[in-house]
Amino acid sequence: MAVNLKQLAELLGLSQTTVSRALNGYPEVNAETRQRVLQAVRETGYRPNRAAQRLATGKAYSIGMVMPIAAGIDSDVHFGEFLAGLGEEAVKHDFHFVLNPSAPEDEEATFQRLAASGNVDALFLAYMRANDPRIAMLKSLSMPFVVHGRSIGEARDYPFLDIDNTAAFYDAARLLIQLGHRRIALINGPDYLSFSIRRRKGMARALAEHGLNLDEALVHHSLMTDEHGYRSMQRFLQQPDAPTAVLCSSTVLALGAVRAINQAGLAIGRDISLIAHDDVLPMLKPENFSVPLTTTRSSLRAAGGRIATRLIASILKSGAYPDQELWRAELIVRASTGPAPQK
Amino acid sequence: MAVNLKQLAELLGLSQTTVSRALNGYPEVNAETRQRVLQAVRETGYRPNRAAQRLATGKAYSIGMVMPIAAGIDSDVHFGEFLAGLGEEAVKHDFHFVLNPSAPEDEEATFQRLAASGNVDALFLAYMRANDPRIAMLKSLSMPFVVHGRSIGEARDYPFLDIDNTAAFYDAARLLIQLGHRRIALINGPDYLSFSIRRRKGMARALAEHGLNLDEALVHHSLMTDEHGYRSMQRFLQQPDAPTAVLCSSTVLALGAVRAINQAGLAIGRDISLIAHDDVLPMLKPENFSVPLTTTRSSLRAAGGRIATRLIASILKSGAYPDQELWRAELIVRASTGPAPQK
DNA sequence: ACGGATATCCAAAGCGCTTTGGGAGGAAAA
DNA sequence: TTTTCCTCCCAAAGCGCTTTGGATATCCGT
Repeated sequence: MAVNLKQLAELLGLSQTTVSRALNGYPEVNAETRQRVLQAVRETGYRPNRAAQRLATGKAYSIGMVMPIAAGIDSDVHFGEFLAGLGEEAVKHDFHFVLNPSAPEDEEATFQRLAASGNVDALFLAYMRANDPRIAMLKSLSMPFVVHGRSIGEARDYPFLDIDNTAAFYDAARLLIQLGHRRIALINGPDYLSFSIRRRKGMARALAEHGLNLDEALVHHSLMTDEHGYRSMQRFLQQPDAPTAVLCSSTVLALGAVRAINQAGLAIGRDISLIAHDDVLPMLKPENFSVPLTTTRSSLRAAGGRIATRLIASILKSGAYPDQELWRAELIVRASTGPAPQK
Repeated sequence: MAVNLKQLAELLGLSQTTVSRALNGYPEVNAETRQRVLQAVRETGYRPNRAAQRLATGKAYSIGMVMPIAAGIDSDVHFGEFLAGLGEEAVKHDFHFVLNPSAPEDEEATFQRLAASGNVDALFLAYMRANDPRIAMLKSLSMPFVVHGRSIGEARDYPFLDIDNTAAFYDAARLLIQLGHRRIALINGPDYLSFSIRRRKGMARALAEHGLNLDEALVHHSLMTDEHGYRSMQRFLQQPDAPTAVLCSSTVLALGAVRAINQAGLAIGRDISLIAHDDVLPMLKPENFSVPLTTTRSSLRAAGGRIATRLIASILKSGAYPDQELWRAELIVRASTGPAPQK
């Protein structure tokens, strides 16, 4: 059924060379001949065998990523959204992705296998941790890669795209302080991820500038699920000196937090203020919360698109992009933040 | 840096044939020789080039899927969860995935390209629609595939895994009817997807058995987001003869519905009953809703795992699995369902 | 001691493509 | 007319692996 180059060439009475050249846009082929070839391709439905193409050129037209997976590991909404961004860009250049599932402890080895397999010509890395060993590993692979996020405590001499998490949560905390809040809580992502660390740092800095301290009892780290948001908020509210404002690292966490607040009979924006980081997840819009949420916004999907663009450019060696990018999140004030309640 | 078979063979003073055979477990090689080869592999870090391997064997050890993507298309939580299930199973057999992004209108052509590319040796298809043309296309590709869901109005002569959506929503609706509800609404997924059609049918059947009709004004179809759930519920509640019970096709929709109900000052499980279909999304557990949700439950992740198992078995020709599977969703009663309020 | 298994190994072909290094033929230059 | 230079095309090598079809050596029974 499927024709290959050889058959196609025979059919046309041309050599494989000429057909190949015609298809790949080389100049040394007659315009008329090229048209004939193109026509034949349309008629036969010829598709080049990618494996062969790859073997010959070394290019795979694909971006590799490892997908940590285990019985206990939850799928992550944020990941899906990011992938959508990557995909949106990749489809424009006819690139695809190779997802290599891997046990978390095996991730580095999986990256090496992936790189050596010849299946991909660039790698993508995310969920950065402090002192992340994977960066050194990727550097040693001599294959283009881009990191989403940044490590902490390492030279920044690798290509990344990150948002300025420190600034985002600094801005958010400062707004709350200006509104008169003094006891501010933080419902953060996992404590080993660098974005969590930076957000916490940004918040602490804003507090410090106003002579305030970050109270350890008001900081929770957890996976960013509705459930954890709920539990954290509930625990905060049970404390003797409950916070009057909360920062959430995701709208998903905020979802649970809002629930806990409502259940406690408190009014958001009046009794307690809430700011969440908004990754612009389409299924969870801050403006649709019962009380619209004040957020620090930065589109995950856009980040995915940008990373795909850079990765593809580095493979095709087309166009130059900055190696390091730090995006600024936008602070958007809605109804969930109000002046601190008077005691 | 990276060694290939030839170099490895030279290093060992063996032929490529022997080394290849030693690695692939063929019998005609001395046990001692095999050990030497294995040792050398360990020392050199030799990894076979997959592209070459594939070219020679035709096997890619990978499962292909096309990922519909466009500016307007939202990422889907359900997809991520399903993928986790696929991955969990695939990692056990060292399989990977090829995700080919595609414009929605281009999906069929993308499948064909994917199949012809030699990049994958099985395909996976989901989000089935009624009279889905993709099934005939996949059949024509002479490559194993498994469908998640089923089409409607076509011979069922293709491999699929689906849940019995009709039965699930029949059960759910019947429970509500038994509780005395007469006006029951449905917040469903997109109307062109077959699971939506079947759920609606199941609900209609239960109503019909009790002499009731499905009121078109009480049926909404939409993407399964929080926002749509909210809007639908809001509109239902504004109607003169508002429903006393609602079926939701996803806990994500239920999330919005609950918000609308709360906002209207109604009590879930007393003023209005709610049943949602639960895909067992880790970020959204029905038992964590302010009023725990009665659900029809079936794990999407488990479905992903099973499909991966079947796909891999069909590639490796190891073990036989049923070609068609229909899973039964479990009806789990929690606090969100109660007797219909007396007028 | 000899024909025939049996156990190990190897050379070479082939998978489908790209690319190098020409070659034939016609047009332009001498 | 001969030489030079393009233009357009081709044969063949090579990418890294698997696999077919032997080759060689060892060992058996008779």
